[in-house]
Amino acid sequence: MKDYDPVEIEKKWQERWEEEGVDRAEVDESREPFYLIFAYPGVSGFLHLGHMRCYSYTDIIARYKRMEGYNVLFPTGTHPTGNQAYSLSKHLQEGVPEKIDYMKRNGATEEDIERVKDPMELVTYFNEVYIDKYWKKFGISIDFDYFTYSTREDYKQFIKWQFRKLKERGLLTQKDYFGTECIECGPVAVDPSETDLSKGGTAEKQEYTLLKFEYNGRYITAATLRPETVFGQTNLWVDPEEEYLVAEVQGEEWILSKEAVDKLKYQKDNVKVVDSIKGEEMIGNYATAPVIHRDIIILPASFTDPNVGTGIVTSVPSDAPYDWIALRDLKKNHELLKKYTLKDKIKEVAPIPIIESKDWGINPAEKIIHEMDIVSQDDNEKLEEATQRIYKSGFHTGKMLDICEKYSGMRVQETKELVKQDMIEEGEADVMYDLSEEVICRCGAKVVVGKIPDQWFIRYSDVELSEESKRHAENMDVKPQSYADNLSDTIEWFQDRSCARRGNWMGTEFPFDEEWVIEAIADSTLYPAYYIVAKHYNEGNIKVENMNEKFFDFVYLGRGKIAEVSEDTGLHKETIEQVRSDFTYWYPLNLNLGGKEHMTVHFPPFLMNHVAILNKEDRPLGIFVNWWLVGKSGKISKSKGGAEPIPNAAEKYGVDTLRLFYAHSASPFVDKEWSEDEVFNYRKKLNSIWNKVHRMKKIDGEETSVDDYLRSRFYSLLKEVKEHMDDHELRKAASVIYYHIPSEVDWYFKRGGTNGELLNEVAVGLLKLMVPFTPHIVEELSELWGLEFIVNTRLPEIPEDAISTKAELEEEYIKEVKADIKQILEVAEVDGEHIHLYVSPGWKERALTKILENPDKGMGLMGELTRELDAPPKEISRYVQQIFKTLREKGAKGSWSVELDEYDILEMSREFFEEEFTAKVKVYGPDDVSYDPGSKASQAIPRKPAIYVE
RNA sequence: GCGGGGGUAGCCAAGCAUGGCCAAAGGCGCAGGACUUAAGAUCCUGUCACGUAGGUGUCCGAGGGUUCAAAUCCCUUCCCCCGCACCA
Repeated sequence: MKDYDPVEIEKKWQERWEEEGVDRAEVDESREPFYLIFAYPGVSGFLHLGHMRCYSYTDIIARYKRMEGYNVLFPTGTHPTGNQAYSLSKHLQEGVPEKIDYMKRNGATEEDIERVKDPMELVTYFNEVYIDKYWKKFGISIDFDYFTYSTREDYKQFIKWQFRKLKERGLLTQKDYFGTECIECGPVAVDPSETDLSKGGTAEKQEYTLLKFEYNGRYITAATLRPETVFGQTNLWVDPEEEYLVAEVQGEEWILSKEAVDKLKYQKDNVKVVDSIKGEEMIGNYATAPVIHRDIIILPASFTDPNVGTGIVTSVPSDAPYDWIALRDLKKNHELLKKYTLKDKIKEVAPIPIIESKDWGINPAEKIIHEMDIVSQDDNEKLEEATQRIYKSGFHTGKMLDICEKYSGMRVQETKELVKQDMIEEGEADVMYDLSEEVICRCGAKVVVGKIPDQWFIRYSDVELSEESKRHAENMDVKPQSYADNLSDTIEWFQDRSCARRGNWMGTEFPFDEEWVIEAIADSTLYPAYYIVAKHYNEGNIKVENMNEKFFDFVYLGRGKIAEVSEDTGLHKETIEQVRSDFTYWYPLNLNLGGKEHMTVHFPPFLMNHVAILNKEDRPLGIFVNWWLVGKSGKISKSKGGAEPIPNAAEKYGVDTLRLFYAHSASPFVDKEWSEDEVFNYRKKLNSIWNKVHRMKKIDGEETSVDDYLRSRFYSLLKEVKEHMDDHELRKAASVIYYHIPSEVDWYFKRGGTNGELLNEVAVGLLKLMVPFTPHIVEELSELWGLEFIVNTRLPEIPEDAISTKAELEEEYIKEVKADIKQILEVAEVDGEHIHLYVSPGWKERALTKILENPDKGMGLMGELTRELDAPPKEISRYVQQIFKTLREKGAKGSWSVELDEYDILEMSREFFEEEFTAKVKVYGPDDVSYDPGSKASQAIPRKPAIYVE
């Protein structure tokens, strides 16, 4: 026997599969198709072992479906759209040392690096890496004849068609959008995983209501997150030391901090600075507050921050702890009051109650400051917490008090949005966006929220589309259940989504406005439909210029007359009809697999675009979401590194080992922490199966008494595997295949099983079940039987008479007796050289039958039983009670439901017990009490023989 | 805030839908043994407590309840994690 050498085996079989073309998918009308994909990767750099988890799951399902007899289509592509590939290429051009190091670490040569400074070359380079070093290396059974990627010209034709169809359905629209952008580089995502940020990835975009206070023909502006509190305004807070600017905005003059002007410039047109004004100049004066139209006083404060909002704060001391404490401090600060001659004026400034909440009543700020014992306005941490607590309780349980004009009595929740809208309509307020913390681009410039005028959107908010999609989602096969329960809500929540950008991005030119490039989510929704066409493009049957609107209309929608389409596209009728019939054969898509990050990003628009564009019968049927592989300190990520290159890992651990690790170490639906020790453990597991299968091949003996058991168990477990696989419960299936079945084989050997024919049958059956998970080792092992390309075979059928409950229960019985003997030997202080087994007397068996037939009669059976049975009534009574107790506690034991000849079974396995316990074993028949020094025989009951050890 | 997922033995992790052979799979770790002299071995055995006879007690975040029977169902409560949009 050779040793198990994964590296050699995996290379060998991957080559042979490729030669043989076992992954090829051709239309075959006689077979049912099964079409599945995984969410193709964005071309962003090297992938890691986390990605391989999803690809492995997809492959396991693909291979299993093939072995079930389906004609499986499993294509893939890549997705370079967006700026990730582009910016990596740019960084290499610039010679950024970390990026060069990153390339080298992952096996790129100097020539490679030189080459990929051209973004298009970078895409080609990574396509090769993904295909050769990842997918092929992992034995993923993809048919690469269908390969395509989203920046190829043919793919772009498809995307343009898709957008024409969206427009046709009225699903495209234009409106202003406020998005995050670097002031140097343009749009950038603010996201913790974003590689183009050097700071502030966790920042949130916030929408402030910008309140306008009339002041000498100008407006002092103050930003707030709580517009509903305007009714409680008592004063403004201004930093006397700060130099504020006067800016012309929308024909008005606004007073605000320099920093705020800088931000506003990106959000409003023609913002011009016309003047400046020192904070202290305003102190003690009055400005007219919005909504309440009262003149409120401007007071000095030091806690205002020019970076937050406008640098000027409106004060609501009743509800804002900061304001309350600042006001109190100021009232005590005689020096300051004197300096600005506020002594008399400030007396009038007092909190005005506006909201009543369940927890805090009215004037919550004052109450919470006392309760939390906050003494200083510099105690930021406590004040922040206090603000949060009040806000939370106010938002949910608060009601507006009577002074709040038309909003009196309304809930805070509703008032908030309403007040804001009303003020904006009246021209008393505006909207300003800001980030919750400072965000800096990789280039060193600031990231701001900027206005993008006339941004294109896909109208996912469309009611009809949402409803249709939701209805379809209800009937899809979605795993896991938690996501299935959620998908409809996610679709409902899914709002209009911007679908194009300007700037340096790779992607398809927007067909209605060439300045725009379609962005990455929007061009990756309908693509499974395109693989089928891509194959024809790859084979040269169709060219880019043939792929016009009529062509796709015909192929995807069955629209148009073939003669016209042929003329319009310049393609032969047969070609077009061939593409169309391929599409109708393979579509709809059966399963789309992707990581959990896609739950609210890719899957909803994937589904909705299908619903919006394709015919009803072509809507996708299933979604499978897998969770992540994580490192010790969180997600394994491209940006943070942390994982070794995939090809190295493949050789270090073995591909089959890794695949088994993915499949078995955790449910697909939880995050799994990477653990090298665990991976090696799976290597050992495969090693032990390797050895076991060799042993099974070698042993070639006669039939034995345990054959029925092994055969029955094997097929019972096979049935279980099928059930699990039908539910995509990969882990449970793997658990049966790699643990339960081998342990049944072990038991068979232990019990003296030697039947060569049966062992061959079970071994080959086991190998077939292993194919989807660990195909390489299986091919190698199946050579022992002279089988070639076992991956192309069908799963074993379950022979009609193979499953025998009786055979299984007999062994179960032996296991129980064995466990009982063992326990006794552990506890009892005896030598244990002789073991006596007493089968329960005949009358107990008969009584049991009677009881099981009349389970409701209870002790009422006693009379009947004493009459019929030849045993002392006292013993019968005790026994019957015992049986009822067991029935009540544990239900009808399985072995009670069939007849077993216990004496026979024990006698047949006497040798086994003798070997197990190195003891002499004697079995006594039902009414044989010829030797019973321990007086144990009477304890025997059916399926539980009495035991005496000495 | 909105939406979702969890808390199971030293650790990781099944089970929970459909209550009952559940003291609770599997793995890791730990302990003991076998085998060999090398391998990241392999194979047994044990790993809640007590117990001179196959038993008993306690146990699945905490507290209550339903039931003949609860890790599983219901209520209350504490704690942890994730997604929220132009980011693939």
